[in-house]
Amino acid sequence: MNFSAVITTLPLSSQHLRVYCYVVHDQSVSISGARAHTHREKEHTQRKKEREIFCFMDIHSLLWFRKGLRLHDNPALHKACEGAKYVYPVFVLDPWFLAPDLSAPSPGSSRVGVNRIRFLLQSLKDLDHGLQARGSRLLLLKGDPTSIIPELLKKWNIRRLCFEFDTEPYAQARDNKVKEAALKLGVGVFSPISHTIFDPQETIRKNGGTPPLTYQSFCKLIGKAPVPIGDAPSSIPLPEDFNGAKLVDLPSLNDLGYNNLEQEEYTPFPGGESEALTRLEQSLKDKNWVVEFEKPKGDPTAFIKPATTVLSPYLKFGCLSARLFYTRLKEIYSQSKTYTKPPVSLEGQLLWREFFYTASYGTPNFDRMTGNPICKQIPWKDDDHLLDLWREGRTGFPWIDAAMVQLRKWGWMHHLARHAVACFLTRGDLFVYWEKGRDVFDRLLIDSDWAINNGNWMWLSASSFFYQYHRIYSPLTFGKKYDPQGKFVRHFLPVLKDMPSAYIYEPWTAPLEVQRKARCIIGRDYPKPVVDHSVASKQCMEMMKAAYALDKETEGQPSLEDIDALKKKLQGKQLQTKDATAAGQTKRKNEKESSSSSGRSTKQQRKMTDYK
DNA sequence: CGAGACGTTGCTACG
DNA sequence: GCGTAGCAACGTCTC
Repeated sequence: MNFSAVITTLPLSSQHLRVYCYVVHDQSVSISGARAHTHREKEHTQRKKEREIFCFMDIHSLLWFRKGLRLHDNPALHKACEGAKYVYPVFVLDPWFLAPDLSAPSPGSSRVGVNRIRFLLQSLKDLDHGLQARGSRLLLLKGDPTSIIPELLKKWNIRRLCFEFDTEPYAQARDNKVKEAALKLGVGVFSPISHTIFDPQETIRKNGGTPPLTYQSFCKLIGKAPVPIGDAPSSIPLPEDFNGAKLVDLPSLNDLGYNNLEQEEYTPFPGGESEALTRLEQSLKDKNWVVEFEKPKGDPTAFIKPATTVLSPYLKFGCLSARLFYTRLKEIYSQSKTYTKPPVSLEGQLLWREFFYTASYGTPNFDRMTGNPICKQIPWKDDDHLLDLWREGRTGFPWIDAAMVQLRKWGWMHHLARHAVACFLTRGDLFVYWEKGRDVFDRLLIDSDWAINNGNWMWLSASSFFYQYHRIYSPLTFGKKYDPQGKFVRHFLPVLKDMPSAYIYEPWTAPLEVQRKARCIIGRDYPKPVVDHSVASKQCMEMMKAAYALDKETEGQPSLEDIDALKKKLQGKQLQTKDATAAGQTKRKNEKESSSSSGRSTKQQRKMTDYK
């Protein structure tokens, strides 16, 4: 038989899937995304055709896990099992992500902190358990998946390769390589959308080719959410022989080379689908809490019992299906007379995730300032000293530092704490590149998610989505508002545990006598503040104003010379930040610019097409 | 085209 | 303790 393959789109069990399908003798079945009724018909024909093909052979499916580390609501798994003689469930451990980097500022690889590596290992273990309960197991291999997967396709005589669609550029490059190899071998590739609720490409198409950049317009575009599919088949056929493939055991952290971990406190959130489902049930148990949830009202300093669900790491790895979460929420809302609404509600939180996935999928260079059509060009400082202080929790602002220590130890912070430290590093105080802070989050957060992380850093640095740069979080009063006693600070910064509450957020203002009594001399045991916030924040606002003006003047594409000139101009106005305790006075002058204006939307459209 | 409303989560002062 | 006004003032969307 002569096979060739084409890309097409067809619905499977009402889920829209992007798949590669077999076609016989180039009889491609092309299905336009517009008409659902013809979909169904053609789906039927397609399936019939497939059955005709497959009935002549024993189907071996390879189910490639990357994210989507779950058995519930997993369309790739269902597809792999469909009529298959054998299913090979594979995960490839990529040393690029896992090998210890001793030069890194905290334990972990160069890309991933040890908390997230542990979370992944736990998730894999749980996935293996789930598969074993169905007569299968997780097959682990080590190396570069783009070479390993094609080898396995040959070795195992695979006819069908299934994996969840992934929007990240890194994943796209990886998956395209594997797809290409698979198609050359005549292997059918099925890549359903199940990491997000909605199909980002579909939303972009509905919006006319570019992603919606406001939450409201995004919400208007999305239709009804697809519902989860059922649980995994109760039996998944595992072959007895692996034809010499180099399978490895699930490594421990120790095996990976993380053997001298002397950290005194680890993340309290273990990975895995079982944990995710338990956590989901616990979160949804209190129906009043669910229907009254309003994100901005949460307490970022609550750490014994966090103010949010902390389901984000489970969504990140796909231990929990976003569709399932969404459906469960809707059920609970439907039983209540009143319930909060997006953007602040729990449903709203899931939609934010969708929003950023869509924005990131349709925006070139989404993770950079330069070459990113939606990102304001701002002359951020490239100051590694300031960056180090921030990352290490040594800025001298206890609220900021405690949050950064929580990030390092737990791999998690409350959303508002993330706001506070991100604002502080960028437009609020230190004026350091948002990409630098993004990298730190990306490595350390157990829920670190490429689309959401980059989107939020642009948001917080007022580089995109959000532009009210004069609204700056105070590193002195923001934490105090929620936790006047400073319990959060005392927990994560034990050096300050005996500092009286009156000084806990501004310990440098404590009289020396008080500092002595608290056994914490500022400048010796705990750093002096790196900037005078009242001065620094005003300078930042000025810089933002000038940068916005230049951005507008140059239609979002200032030349390097423009940026340099602006930097020079601004540097003259910056005060010394070294000894901020000796509060300097500001001298400011308002230089007015004559700026030409032009429509932003058309500009963005132009820039978008420039990069295509 | 221009005006006005609005935007997930700012701050301080004041009643 | 909580809600509100004033602060200064961005871009986007709608009418």
